[in-house]
Amino acid sequence: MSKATINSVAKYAGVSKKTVSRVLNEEPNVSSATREKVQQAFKDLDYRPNPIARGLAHNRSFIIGCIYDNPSKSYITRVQTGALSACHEKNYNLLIHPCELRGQALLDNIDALIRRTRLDGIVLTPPFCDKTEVLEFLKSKNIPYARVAPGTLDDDSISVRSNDEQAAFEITELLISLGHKDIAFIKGHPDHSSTTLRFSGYLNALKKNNIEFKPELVDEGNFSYHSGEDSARKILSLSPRPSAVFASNDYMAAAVLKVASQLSLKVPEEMSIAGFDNAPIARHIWPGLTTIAQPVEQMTHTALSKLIEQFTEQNDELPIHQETLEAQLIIRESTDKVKN
Amino acid sequence: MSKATINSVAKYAGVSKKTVSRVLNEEPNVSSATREKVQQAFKDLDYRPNPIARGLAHNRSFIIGCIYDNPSKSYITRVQTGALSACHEKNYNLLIHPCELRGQALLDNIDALIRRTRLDGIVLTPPFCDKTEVLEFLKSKNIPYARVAPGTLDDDSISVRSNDEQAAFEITELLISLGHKDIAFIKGHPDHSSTTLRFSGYLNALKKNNIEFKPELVDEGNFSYHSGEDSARKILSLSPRPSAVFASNDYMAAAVLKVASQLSLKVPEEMSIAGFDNAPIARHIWPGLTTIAQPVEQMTHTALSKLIEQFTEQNDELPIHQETLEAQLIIRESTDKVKN
DNA sequence: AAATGACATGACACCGGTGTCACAATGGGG
DNA sequence: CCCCATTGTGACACCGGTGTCATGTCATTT
Repeated sequence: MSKATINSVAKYAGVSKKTVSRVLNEEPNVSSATREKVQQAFKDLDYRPNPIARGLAHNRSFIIGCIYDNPSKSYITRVQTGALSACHEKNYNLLIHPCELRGQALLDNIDALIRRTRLDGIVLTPPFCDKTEVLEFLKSKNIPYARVAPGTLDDDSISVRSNDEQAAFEITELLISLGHKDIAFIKGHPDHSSTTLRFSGYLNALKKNNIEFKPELVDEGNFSYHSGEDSARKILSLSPRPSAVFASNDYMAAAVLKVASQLSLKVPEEMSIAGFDNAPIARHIWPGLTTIAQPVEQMTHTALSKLIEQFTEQNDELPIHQETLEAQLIIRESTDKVKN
Repeated sequence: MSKATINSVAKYAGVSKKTVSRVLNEEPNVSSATREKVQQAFKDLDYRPNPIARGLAHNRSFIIGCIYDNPSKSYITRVQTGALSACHEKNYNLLIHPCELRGQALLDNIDALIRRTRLDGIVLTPPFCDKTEVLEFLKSKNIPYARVAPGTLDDDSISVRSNDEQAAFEITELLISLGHKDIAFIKGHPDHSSTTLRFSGYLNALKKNNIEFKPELVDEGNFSYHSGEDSARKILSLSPRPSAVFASNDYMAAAVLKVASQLSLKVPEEMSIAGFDNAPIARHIWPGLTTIAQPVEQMTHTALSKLIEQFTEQNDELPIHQETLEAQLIIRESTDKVKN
């Protein structure tokens, strides 16, 4: 058992607690002889400082909370991976907080979280990073936060995103370049800012290529596989049937593929399908989905690193808090030239 | 800002710190008049005790660690969900710790985790819950732990599992009852105890039904989609081709389905496929996979609740620490009667 | 030689709770 | 009416660190 405390180390090294503390924190004004004596004591006694005591003295918990409500397990896992790596670099710990609430109940829930754990900071992912009431609540509570993948960079908070609108534009142009003119679109959950952005990327691509926008080709989903099925059934039974479907995420795109299979429509020969997110399912189904890969881990890592730096270093100059990372178009088998 | 401390509450209520502490912890020997006065002060000052200070006094962190290394995001998410719900009930927090290490590096990593966070306890999921070196290490460090889905109930630790062997037996018997005789089997990762258990359930079902076991129908995977693809290619090119494939998890089963599609083999008409775990992908592909649903959330919840109870209440009597929950056979479209 | 300042160190209070113990007030039994 | 047990309460030390400040020891300046 590691029972060593700062007191036992001090006694062992023949110095005071405070001097041990100085060595621990690499403070100046310790003679090298003393420093070595203490460091030897650290080794001999296998000492590690108690983070809880440290936290009490500093009124800090060394804990970052990560709040999310996202139907995609793979997205969440990627967020967690990025967040954990940033936390470990800075000797912080991560507390995950999935949360399905909205409105006042959401604020109460976050309040309870803050008070229960005394978080030092919070990472917000979609859709919470776009809820002004949440941002304002955190400001009022004086809790620093960082936003991952927000829809807009409208405040001065730490925000890291990738360009959903541009990516949706590119994937739509890909379909257009393959000869598709009737391209259906399935929207995501209205709560998420990416829903609007991806739709607007789709619209921009149509406009730029002088393709008429047909409202009947657009259906509203909510990012879930199930909603994708419903939308797919409507869209694939249209007459004339569109030659391509661009779904706002891969789950819904996978659902389109399923419905197409059930209707004995061959993909990509008779129907091209594109998704978004590069979720595992995009390559776990056949044919694999053409989609957009976002650097989710990196976005989260960057956001969190900046957040922790913000309250660790007492930087006076304001660094740039906003960053946009590149998304990448991934072409698989689900898209092909339109058949004449 | 909530600045209220126990001192400010004490002053406000006109009592000592200690009395406030008594009310907080619902200790006896406080007059009801005093109790009400203090409780009013709680409300008026919007006071919440500081868990860090509490932790220091008790030498507790109120944090549970959850260690896992599992390729399945959905499994992890389910474990997290179950763990979080148990933690919240008991006013604990959950720290997640994905970890891909093995051997000494694994132990060092866990050691670092323990010292960095002063965890009160640990939940171990496969494959770590079956590594004796991990269990012994935790015992030597005096860290209480609970095991979720261990292969064997061989020690007196808190363990909650479901019966993999029985479930694999049942799903194999289902295939047999559909007329299949040549049933291929894809094993999981050798590190995981479920790999052995599921295989042995398969063998038992063959034996009980007097079906000859053919080693060439068995291939070794590692639970990943990719390994499933490799195994599927081997198995589906056998001659004669088996009429059914039972893969040790749904990702590998999905890969079998993909390879079958590529070979233009119709599922389930020409080939039945069964999986295990009821991962989301099992119903996100077409045809949906016949599989086994385990109560992962409930298993984790139960294990964690017991763990926290163990060091919260000073129970003298030893409760039963081992529990086996029911798994459930889910029949979807990927299995059907064998064609003659 | 005395004054000055840089450096090294420790005593002590403090962070916000909890445990131990002393002590006063109350009440019931002899 | 006294004794003693029970109940209610607070003073104080403690958990394991950190911040503040005083002090001691030199070498350097005047």
